[in-house]
Amino acid sequence: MKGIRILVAEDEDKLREIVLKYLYKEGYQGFGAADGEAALDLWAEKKPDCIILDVTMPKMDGFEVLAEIRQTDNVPVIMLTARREEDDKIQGFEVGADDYVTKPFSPRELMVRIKALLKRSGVATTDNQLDVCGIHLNAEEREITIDDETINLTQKEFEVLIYFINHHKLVLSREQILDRIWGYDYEGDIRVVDTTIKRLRKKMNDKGECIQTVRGLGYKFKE
Amino acid sequence: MKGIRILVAEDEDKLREIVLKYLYKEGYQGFGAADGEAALDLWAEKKPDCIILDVTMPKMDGFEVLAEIRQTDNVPVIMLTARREEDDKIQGFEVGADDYVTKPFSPRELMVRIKALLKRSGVATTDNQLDVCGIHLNAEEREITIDDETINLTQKEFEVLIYFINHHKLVLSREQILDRIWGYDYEGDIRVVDTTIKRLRKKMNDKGECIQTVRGLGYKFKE
DNA sequence: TAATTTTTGACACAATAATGACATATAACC
DNA sequence: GGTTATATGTCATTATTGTGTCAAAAATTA
Repeated sequence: MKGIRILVAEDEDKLREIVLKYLYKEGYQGFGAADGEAALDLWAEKKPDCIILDVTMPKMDGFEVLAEIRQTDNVPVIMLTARREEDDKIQGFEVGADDYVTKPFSPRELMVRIKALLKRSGVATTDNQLDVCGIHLNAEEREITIDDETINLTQKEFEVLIYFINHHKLVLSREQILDRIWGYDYEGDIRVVDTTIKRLRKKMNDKGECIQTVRGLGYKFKE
Repeated sequence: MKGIRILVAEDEDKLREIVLKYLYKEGYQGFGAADGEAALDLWAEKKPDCIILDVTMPKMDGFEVLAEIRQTDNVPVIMLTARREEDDKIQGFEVGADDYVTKPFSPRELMVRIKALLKRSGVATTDNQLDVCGIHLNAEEREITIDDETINLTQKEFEVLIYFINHHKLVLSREQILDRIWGYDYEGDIRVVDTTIKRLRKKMNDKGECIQTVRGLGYKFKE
C-alpha cells in the first residue's frame, strides 16, 4: 500500500496543506501544486498514481490541466468543485475526470473517495479489511468478528456499523445516518436509527459501548 | 450556535448596503458601519465572527481600526482596497488582515472570500482543531481534551467554551454570552450563564481557572 | 461593616434517548 | 402456495440527562 503518489493541485494554501497532511496520515506520498502550471510540471516529473485537481486555479484552470494530462495519461483524477460550479461537474466528466468532490468537503470524505478510486483503478491492492478496537471487519465476506467471535448482523445493522467505522470519531447525526443508509427519500420515522443502534449495541456486547451517544447531536463511534 | 455575524465597515452607503444585502441572502447576520469609529464601537458591541474593512474611511482609516482590534481580537478580517492602493495590501497583511479584496469587486467574489476565510479560521469549518493552553478542541469530533484527558461537555457548555476560546483574552459580558449562545430572544434569567460557567469550570478541573471572573463586567478566557 | 456581586448546591422540570412490545414486510423453506 | 422464520419499522413507556431557577453562602469592594 505504501509508495502511492498523489498530486494535489489546489491554490488555497490552507486547504492544500490540510489535504496533504491527511494524505500523509493515510500513508500516501503527497505533492502540492499551487497553480495549474505547477501541477503539470509536477505531474510530468513525478508521474503520480492519482491527482486531486481544483477547478479554479491561477495560470491554468483544472480543466485545461486535465485535458493536457489526458492526452498521454489515464491516471485517475478527482476534481474539486465549488458548489456553484455544478455545471462544471459534467464538463469535468466529459473531459475525463474519474470523480469529483464538491467543496466544502471533509478531508475524511476525500480520503474515502481517493481510496475508492485507487481501488477501482487497480492501483491499490484490495485491502478490504479493517480493524478498529478489536472489531475486525471483512467487507468482502460481509463478516464481523469481535475478539475472534463472529457476530451475525442484519443488512441494516451491517451498513450502519460500516458507516460508523468509516467515520469513526466523528459525530453523525440521525439525519446523516438515515440519509446515508436508508436514502434521502426515506419517509419513515427517524427513530429507526435509534432502534437499529440499540440492536447493534446488543449484538456487539461490550464493544457496543464504542457507539456513543452524543446528546442532542447523534452518535459517535470511538474506542 | 446562532448565526454567524459579520461587520461591514465601508463609508460608501450604496456599496455597504449591497454587501449587507448579499450577506443576508447567504444567511449571515450583517452589521454596517459608515466610519472607523463606528466600526470599532460595533466590533466591541457585537463581537463579530468576521470583519470586512474598507481601507479609506472617515474618522479612522481601516489600518487604524485593524490595529486597534488586533490588540485583543483575532477575528478574521478582509480588507477592501482600491486598485491604486496596492501598497496598502502589504501593509494590511503586516498589520494582520487575513485577506484583501480589490475594488471594484463583485459581491459574489466577496462572498466566496468570506466563506473561504471563515472556513480557514475555523468559524465554519472543514478542518476544525484548536489548541489553547493545553486545551485541545476538535469541533468536528466534538471533543475536548485537557492534558490528553477527554472531558464530556453538554451542548451549552461546549458552545460557551468555544465562544470563549474564539475570543480569548477578551472580556465577555453575560449579555454577550447570552445573546450569542442562547439567542437574542431568550427570555429567561441571565444567571444561566453563571451556572453554565460553574459547570464548565468544574469539568475543566485546574484549567477551569482559565475562565476568569471580571467583576462587574463578565468573564474572560485566558491562561 | 454594609452593599454588591458571584459562586454554589439543590431542586424541578424539560428534552432527549433507550427500551420493549408489537406490527408489518421480506425471505426461506417445505 | 402456504408456513415459518427473520428482519425491519412503529410506537408508547420508561429512564436518563441537560438545563434553568432560586436562594443561601461566599467573596469582593467601598
